[in-house]
Amino acid sequence: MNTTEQIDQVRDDFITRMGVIAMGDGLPRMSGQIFAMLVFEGEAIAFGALSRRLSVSRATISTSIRLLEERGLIRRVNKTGDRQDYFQLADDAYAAMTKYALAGTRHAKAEINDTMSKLPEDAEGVRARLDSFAAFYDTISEALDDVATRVSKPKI
Amino acid sequence: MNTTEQIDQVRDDFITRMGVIAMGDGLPRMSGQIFAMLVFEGEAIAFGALSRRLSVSRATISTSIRLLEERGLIRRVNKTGDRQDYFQLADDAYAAMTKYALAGTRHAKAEINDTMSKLPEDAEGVRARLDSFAAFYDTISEALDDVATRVSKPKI
DNA sequence: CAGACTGTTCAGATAATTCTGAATAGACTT
DNA sequence: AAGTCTATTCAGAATTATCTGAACAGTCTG
Repeated sequence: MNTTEQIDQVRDDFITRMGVIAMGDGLPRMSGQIFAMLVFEGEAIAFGALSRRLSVSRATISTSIRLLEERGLIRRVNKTGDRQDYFQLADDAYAAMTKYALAGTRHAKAEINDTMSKLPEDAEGVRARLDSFAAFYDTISEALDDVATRVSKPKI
Repeated sequence: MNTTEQIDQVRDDFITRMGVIAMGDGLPRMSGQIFAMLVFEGEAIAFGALSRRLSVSRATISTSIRLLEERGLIRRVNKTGDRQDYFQLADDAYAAMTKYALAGTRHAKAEINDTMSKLPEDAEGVRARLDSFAAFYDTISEALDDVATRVSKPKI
């Protein structure tokens, strides 16, 4: 087995695994696999190549790409002399990922706070418990905010 | 509208919202709703009451409960003179929640490291990119580890 | 012991997500 | 302009996740 074949195999395995990880993180498998492929390859990959290498229809690539773009994880680049769209990791992909998670925890906290604001004055027990719950999300939010500033840009 | 009715309405709304939040966190809606109900009520709630108040079959309660128990988020308590099982938040529910997330990020990092170990020596570019990816999960893991130690026990 | 009640399991039903193929519209080439 | 290649959208198919009802085993009560 030569080096190229070996790398191909490692890459396919990596893509498979990251698809599973992505599902755990609330991202569709295919988006995770595209992301993994972009991390692995480093350079921009063509729309058609994604469809071919991941054995999935162009329609699926289109919608998966859209999600990744909306979250700021990848960016679409033009290659002169080629009609196809190319994609590569966003410079701040990991920071963007962190910020998305942060938005989630902040939203959760907001929902709890909103619930608290509707409670009658005398519901002290409930209020205290919701307060603890909100404090938990707040602690996580702080931590993620810290991560977002610390995360260095991925070296492409 | 009296105070009890008002609280009932706020609670139902809270449960609905937390079901949605839970789905975003990779937890089934029903588990999230049970968790929310336990946070809101504070005291132990009977198996049958959960089924009734959440308008869901006993089978669903059973499997949802199992998941929450496995994650260490709730505990089953006995009430003398009542055959039913009762459930309440685990003392360290929020810490347990954090640790579960931590296990996820550590697993992701391990997968990346495992992939790297399979790379041929000369695949420097790929190695560097995977290293950045792993470093990202490592940063998050550190932050979550920190949160886990800081999270105070919920006041029940 | 018989009857009532409890929680669990599991096959099948239901609901939600994800993927595909076809239709469409835009852009480039000749 | 006609033909080719492109990405997007969307209705329906396929897959996956979730819920239910029935069967079961255990436990208590009278």
